[in-house]
Amino acid sequence: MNYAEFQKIITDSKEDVCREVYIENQDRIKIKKEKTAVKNFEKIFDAVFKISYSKGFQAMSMRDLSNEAGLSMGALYGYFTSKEELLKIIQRQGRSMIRRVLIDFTDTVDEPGHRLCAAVSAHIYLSEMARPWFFFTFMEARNLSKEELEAAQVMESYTEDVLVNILEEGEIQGVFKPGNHRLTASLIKAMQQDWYLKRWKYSKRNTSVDDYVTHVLLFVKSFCFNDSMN
Amino acid sequence: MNYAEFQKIITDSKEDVCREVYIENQDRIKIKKEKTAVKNFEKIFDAVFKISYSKGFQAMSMRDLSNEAGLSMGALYGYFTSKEELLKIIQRQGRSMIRRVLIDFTDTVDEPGHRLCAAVSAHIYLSEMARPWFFFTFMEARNLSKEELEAAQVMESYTEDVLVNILEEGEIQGVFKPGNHRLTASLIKAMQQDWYLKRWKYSKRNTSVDDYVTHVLLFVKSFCFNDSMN
DNA sequence: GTCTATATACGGATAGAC
DNA sequence: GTCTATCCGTATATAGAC
Repeated sequence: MNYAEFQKIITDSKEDVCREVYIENQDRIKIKKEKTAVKNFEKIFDAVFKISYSKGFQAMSMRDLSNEAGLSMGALYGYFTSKEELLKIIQRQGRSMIRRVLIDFTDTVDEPGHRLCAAVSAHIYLSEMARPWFFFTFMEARNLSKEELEAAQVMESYTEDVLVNILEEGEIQGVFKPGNHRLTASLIKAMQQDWYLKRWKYSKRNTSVDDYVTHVLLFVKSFCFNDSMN
Repeated sequence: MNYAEFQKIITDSKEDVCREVYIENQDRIKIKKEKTAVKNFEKIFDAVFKISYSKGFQAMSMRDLSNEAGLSMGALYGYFTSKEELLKIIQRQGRSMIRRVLIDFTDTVDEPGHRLCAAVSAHIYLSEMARPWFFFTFMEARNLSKEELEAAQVMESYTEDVLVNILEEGEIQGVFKPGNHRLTASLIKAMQQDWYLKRWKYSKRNTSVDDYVTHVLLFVKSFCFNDSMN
């Protein structure tokens, strides 16, 4: 699968995500018209990602956000009750989206070699699709409340566990070499993360996400597969 | 080489680094007694790294720093003229230390296979030795002035270029496979970085830096070396 | 050299007009 | 639903005593 195919399968639009946010937080949101709320949430989230990308969420003042989103300070507070809550909302919506996508992609293949490639590439494609969120979450992890931080770490562990399970199952089936699968999984995750952490580098070089995935898969396969399978 | 051996070769102490900072910035520092200045710079840097690790440099107030370093607000400003300058000083001293160490480790070996392993492991050992600085610099990159950011990116490119050169030279000598060496170098750097970015994860698992380096080298060698050399 | 006290600006958040 | 004006806490930085 390449990125274009991935995008066709995942149909989540930005609008859908914002509608979900609206519905989930309806009790605390002062705005009653769904259409208005969804439209403005889109503006707000885009603005948060844009400003936070360059200076971080802490350094972003509500006045910055107000300017970038095109809403007054007063209006902003109709959509959330505090800056901290805004951070929470962004975290939750992102996690829920990711869970949805990852579930769609698990257990579609059985053979460990294919499952490994599918798991590795799906995660990179997902991080490409929601790159602002992935970058934001990595960089702002330190600002999260205890609960939110734990939820983020659970996600991290979960995706690593998926890789470890595939590697172990593959070893049993004789497809993969034995080894420290936990550490291998961590290194794979490090490579996946680099794609969204170093956007500036890869953009400058015109490396496409498909180029990147292809190279990561080559790298991973050469290490994990039994020599007889190469 | 393992980490213990690396540490014996690199003798830079924290005190040496602080003395260098003092001498380089002597004109702008109000404190005249070297001994006092060096001692307090040590306290200040430790405090900055500690607080920034948990909440970031922006979120660290000068009052936080004052408490943690055990110096009053007024005293702090005897050592630098603004919070921004403090950031600059930390950047400069770190870069100068790293350059010194990396130069010590280049061109000590000739054979590309060994050079690759030496370059990969030296960088991880260095990041272990100066982990607070590496983590700080990665996370605070967005807060740097244009000049400082460029200097940091030059360092990033330089260390990547070193890897690319080794890979190209090795390909010519028939030791390494052909391939997109630039992309390979980026993936290697991603693995090197994970060691200091995910400290919490590796500490929790009791993964030592030597375990980590060994595994990265296995991974890298399986991909880069010609099959006949395995 | 270091302290306390303070000037000044900017932050998040809200009240009340429209 | 959105705006403007404003409250009030906290930030950086400095002045002046010791």
